[in-house]
Amino acid sequence: MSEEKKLTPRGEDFAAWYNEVVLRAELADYSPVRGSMVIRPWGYGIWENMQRALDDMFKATGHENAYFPLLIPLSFIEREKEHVAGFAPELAVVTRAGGKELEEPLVIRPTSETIIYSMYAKWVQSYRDLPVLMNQWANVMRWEMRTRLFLRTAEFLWQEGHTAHASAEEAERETLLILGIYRKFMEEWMGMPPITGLKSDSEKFAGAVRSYACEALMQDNKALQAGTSHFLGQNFSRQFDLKFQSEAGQEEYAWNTSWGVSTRLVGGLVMSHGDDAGVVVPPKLAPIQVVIVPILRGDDSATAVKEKAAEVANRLRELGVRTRLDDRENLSPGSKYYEWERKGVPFRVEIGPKDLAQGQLALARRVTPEGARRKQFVPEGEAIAGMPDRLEDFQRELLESAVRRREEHSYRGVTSVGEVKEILDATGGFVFTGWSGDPAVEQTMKDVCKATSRVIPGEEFRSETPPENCISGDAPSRMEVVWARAY
RNA sequence: CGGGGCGUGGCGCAGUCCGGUAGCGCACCUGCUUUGGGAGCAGGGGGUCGUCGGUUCGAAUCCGACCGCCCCGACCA
Repeated sequence: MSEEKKLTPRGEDFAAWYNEVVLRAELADYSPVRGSMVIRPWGYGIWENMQRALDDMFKATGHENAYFPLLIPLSFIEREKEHVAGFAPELAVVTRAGGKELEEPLVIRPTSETIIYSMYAKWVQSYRDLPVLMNQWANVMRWEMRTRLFLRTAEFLWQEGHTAHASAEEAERETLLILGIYRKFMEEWMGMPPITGLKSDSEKFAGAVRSYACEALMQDNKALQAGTSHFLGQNFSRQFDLKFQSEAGQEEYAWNTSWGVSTRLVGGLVMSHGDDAGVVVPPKLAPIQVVIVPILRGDDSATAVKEKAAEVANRLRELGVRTRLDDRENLSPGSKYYEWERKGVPFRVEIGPKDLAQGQLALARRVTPEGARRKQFVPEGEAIAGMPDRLEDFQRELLESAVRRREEHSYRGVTSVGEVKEILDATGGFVFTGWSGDPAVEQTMKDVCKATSRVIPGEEFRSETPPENCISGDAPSRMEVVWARAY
């Protein structure tokens, strides 16, 4: 095999591996505009499956989709002080249209809080109009200095949920409900188990009172912020006059939440499960779950093989398995194997003359357990009928191994900055320590360890024994915090 | 914005030092033979060498300016 066709191994250069995998698995390609990308059908197919799963969960919890416009008056963005400060450097602004200068510049949305709450203000009169539970699937633009395919691009696709509530408690519950949905989605669909919890003040969303996040650990032991859910308090409702008359007849400002996940999740998926052969797509998200490769000899077996392959494809489809028959005749079977492995299709079925004679199918799973044979020969009926179970097993095992990997690279009970640095320099991972809550400590960690506080973990992620002292060593700990180098 | 590197068929590169009118691998097209881990042979198509200007009989190659991209750093709800 020529070296040219291989991917750079992950262990050699993870960043190079990531870029090659994304391009060569045809998930995406660079566009003519710096920092923006084209999402190709294989990558978009994965995103569509993510969308469908999330959308179902949003709908099941009472949310409705709507669509708000791409262009937002600059003055809207400027209204919330922290919000504009957070986004100002990365705004793309339209100043000319229709052949002349605009009276007021229009911002291409970096996020839609301002336009959405200004509209809610128009629609909400009474507590009876609350809660408002909306979501939109949209593109947004943030002019990043340095971009990476899927992980940070100038334009990206996401969903942003925006809700309005009559009480702070209810809004807070909504924020946590969504955080739970995100976590469930990442675990059950992506096999990417995040640590969830609260963001520190310096890491929270510009304009939020509190931000909650899902932080996932990639294979290079760097953290990826994979989803955020914000309790906005009344910050935006005050600026946009989103008021309602309460049951008691008082005029009050509504309480808001916003939450989002983006196409960045596709990058997270790649960095969670990919290997040196390419991407690995969990069955529940795979646009194609099983690819069938017929082995065509130059004798009279070819017709029978083709017929059998088509029959097997149909029977799998009847069982609800997304199946592709790869009947291209100009490629050798081996070349097809490499291609579909690179793209991460969970299972491959080979059908050749020998299998026909034996009434069997050759099955190859994209990732085989340690020590297992790559190919298994299984009686045809069993191979077909058992496929849904095999897909489920694979899905489960991907999550299990990701959880194992996360736990193996979670370091608890660390008490000194030097130790944190040592761990991060040696292997990377999530480092749990105590923290006083003083932002100066975060600055120190950044300077000394190149690490940021990723998340103040929720209860189920905290260490059994709470840390006594702040990592700085000069104050008692007020909370446990997770440090990591991050994307 | 600072430091480094690179622009040559679709992709990856050689050729640049030492000027003579462009080559290799992959991919692509046609035909035949093939197909159980990246097929073989034969034939074929495709590049004003990033742009503009200069030097020269002659520039991918030398000189100047500009443009673009990548990497490291700064920056990054």
